[in-house]
Amino acid sequence: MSGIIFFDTETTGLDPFKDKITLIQIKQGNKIRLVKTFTEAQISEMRDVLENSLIVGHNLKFDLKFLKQQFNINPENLFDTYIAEILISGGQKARQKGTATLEAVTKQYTGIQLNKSRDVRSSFNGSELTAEQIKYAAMDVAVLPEIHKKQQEQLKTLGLEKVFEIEMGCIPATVWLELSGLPLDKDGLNRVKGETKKKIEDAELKVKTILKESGYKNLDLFGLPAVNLGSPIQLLGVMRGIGLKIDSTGDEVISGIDHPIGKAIKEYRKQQKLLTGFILKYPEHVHKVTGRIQPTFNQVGTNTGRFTSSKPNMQQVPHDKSIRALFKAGKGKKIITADYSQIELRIIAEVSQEPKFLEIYNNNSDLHRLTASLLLNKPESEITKEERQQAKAVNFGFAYGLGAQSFKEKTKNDYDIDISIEQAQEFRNTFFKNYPVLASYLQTAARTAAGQQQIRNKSGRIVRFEQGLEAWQYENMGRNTPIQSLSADITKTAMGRLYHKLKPFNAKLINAVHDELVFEVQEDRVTEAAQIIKDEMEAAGCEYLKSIPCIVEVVMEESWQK
DNA sequence: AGTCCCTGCGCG
DNA sequence: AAAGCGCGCAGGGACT
Repeated sequence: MSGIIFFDTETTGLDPFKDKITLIQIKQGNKIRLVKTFTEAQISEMRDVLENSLIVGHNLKFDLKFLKQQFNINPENLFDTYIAEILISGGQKARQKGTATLEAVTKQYTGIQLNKSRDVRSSFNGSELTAEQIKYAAMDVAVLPEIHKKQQEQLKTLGLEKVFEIEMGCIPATVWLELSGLPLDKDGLNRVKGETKKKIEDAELKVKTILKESGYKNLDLFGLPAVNLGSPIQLLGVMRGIGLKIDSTGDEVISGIDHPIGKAIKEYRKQQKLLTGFILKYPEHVHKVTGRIQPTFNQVGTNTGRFTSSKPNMQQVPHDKSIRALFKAGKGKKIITADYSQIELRIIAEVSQEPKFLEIYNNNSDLHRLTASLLLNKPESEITKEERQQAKAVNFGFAYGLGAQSFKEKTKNDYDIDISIEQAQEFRNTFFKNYPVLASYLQTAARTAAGQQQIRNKSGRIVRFEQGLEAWQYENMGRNTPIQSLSADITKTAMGRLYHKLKPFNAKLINAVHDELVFEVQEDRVTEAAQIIKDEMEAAGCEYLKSIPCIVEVVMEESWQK
């Protein structure tokens, strides 16, 4: 049996661990069923129906989380009208709030205005439903067939079937990801908190001491300069007060000044960021029911197709060893960190067919080292670690449109290396002279994208650019977007495959960071799981990287690694 | 107190 | 004349 079901739920709230489904709306053929009591027999019947039909619904991640948590029902054949709408819009509606809601989509495709006002919807709380509530609950599924039909046509017309399939396959994995959550080592966190607070105090004292020794006069009760270092305006004031000719406290400026206060300010900012941005945030996000961090992952959060993560954002966790170690496996478990090796540069190689890039990856050698050797005109064997690091920034930066002036600043900022603007220009010229096929690919990609104000990547995804930007901005998006978006599609493909393959392992998918997936797995089966993860991720990459290998690096440890 | 914008910075 | 791309979040500051 494989019918089609138009589907929605009403719940007592947004939290699948705390709140409950109170009503399930199912439209099958001409009939709409509203289910509000859940006996064993009803659950079993619903499982049979929902797991063996095409489920059409709006933002199914939400409903599927509740279905899994409350009834262990796991539909897998899906048509999500929310994600469909984002794809049809070329990713535009991903970042325009309110444009892809059920209300907006219904209005757009059927002309019907749904009543989403609070008084009607506030209390689907298990008590007797009013006639009005029944009407609106039924309306939410009644509008779906028309939306579904029209979106299906749109997806076909626009050639989005393949990427839509990737997205639908990824939904169960996103549900898995959000329900999994991450373990947090509380003791470790308290230790790091203390250490970081000490470092902030030290850095603050150092900055203020330097200010005082440089003759700053406005002192507080403790005889130290009265200034909030976190305030750019105040900091600018005191720095000018000791004779520094600056007009901003931005990072480039701070890096550029020849004065000991620069380093101290940077250290202060770094530690302050660690404390307030991360260390103090994580305990606030530990869920009362699960005892784990339960972030939100938005599968279509960016216009390029990448995920976004929030509350907290688990895609911006510092590399700092002391922080990553806080995400530590429970007893008897291990963390598997799996990431694509240089996936974006491999995609650049694939789409540009630059012979030197292809050769490097087919011989399993080192592109950053090659670039360093070409730019510095010396053998690869003589390239130092620092030179290789610098070349890494070169490969990414120049491919995506980085200019000489910015390259100079970036080099100073990231690696503390001073080069002249002429030298920067020379590097840029040498780079493109050595990779001529890449250069011409990039030029075409940039021009075409700027002309069309959008790109289509190798999996068929359309990324439309926002209006009103300068030509050079569209050109740079044209260089970057085909690469970034295909990388996202590869990771999503892998997630969909792994959702199925890891079912027997009772594993948790605990994080997804663009080109990296993190799992928590029973210790006794970790090696076996790691092999499957590597194989499936690489297989997903191979669907698009036809000319070169796709490599995934897998690490098994006590905590999240990178 | 809430909203908005800006700078600044963490990640890919 | 020159300009890498994509995010979320904290804190300051201006405004209502």
